[in-house]
Amino acid sequence: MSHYAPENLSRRERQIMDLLFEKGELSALDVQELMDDAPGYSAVRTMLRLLEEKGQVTHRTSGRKYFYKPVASLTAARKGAMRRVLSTFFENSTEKAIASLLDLDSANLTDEDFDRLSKLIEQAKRR
Amino acid sequence: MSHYAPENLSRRERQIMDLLFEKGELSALDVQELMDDAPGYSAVRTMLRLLEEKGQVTHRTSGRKYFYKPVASLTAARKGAMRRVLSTFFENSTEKAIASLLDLDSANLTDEDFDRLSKLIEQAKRR
DNA sequence: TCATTTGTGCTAAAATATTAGCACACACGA
DNA sequence: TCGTGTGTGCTAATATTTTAGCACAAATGA
Repeated sequence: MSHYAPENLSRRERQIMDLLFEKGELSALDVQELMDDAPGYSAVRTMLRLLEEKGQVTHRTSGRKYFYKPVASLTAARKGAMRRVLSTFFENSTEKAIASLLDLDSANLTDEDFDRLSKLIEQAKRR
Repeated sequence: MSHYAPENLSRRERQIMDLLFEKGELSALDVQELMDDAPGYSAVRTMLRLLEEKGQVTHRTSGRKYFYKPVASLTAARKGAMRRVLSTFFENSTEKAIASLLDLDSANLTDEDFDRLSKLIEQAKRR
């Protein structure tokens, strides 16, 4: 399972990969439109092509158009991202990470949300 | 509060910033030694200097030696990192993020750990 | 049919990032 | 004192990334 390794990507490449992970699948035009400081269309296309050469991305065609998506599965990418954040910023402490996560937007969570979270933890405990 | 914005950093710069966040404070030599695919000592120093110019990093001197650390506070960096991961990989769902986190290494968590996590959630709920 | 629009492929220019090297300063010990 | 080791400052070469531009192909519709 090829696992997404952002360390080895250039700035633009990461920007694009992140968009692809976030959105799932995009055309070159989509990518360009979604970028804050987008370069020209042609530049975007080139980078998608390069990413494909590097095996980070595949495309399917729909008509004459290309739609690109990451090769790594969402699940794998999620784990990888979490692992990275955990070790870089949280001394590998799951607890600290969850604390920060709750701190982030506990304002937006409903009581039901909290209950589901409690359940998640219960479930994990039973193993 | 200047908040760490990895999007605008180059590959090497990020590598270094991540190390600094992970370790807290490092000399140029430390950084070099900690990098997997380290460039020359001189290259590392230059990049630390550039990062300082960009305001990402400060140094203190101890004798003639420089020790560098991120300007952004750990707390701020943690929140930023989590926010980024949350939106890029988890559709801003705290629940999915926590699920992935538990999935990651629930194997390594003790019963007490789980209890503390439950408490965290309870606390967050009471607000 | 055939001009126009919309897509890709490829190449090379331009901009940035990365690296090494040399010069100088300070501290230390012989 | 003075030579050596260890640090930084700066500059310029090199490598990589980023970008735009042109050529060509397929679809579309007047």
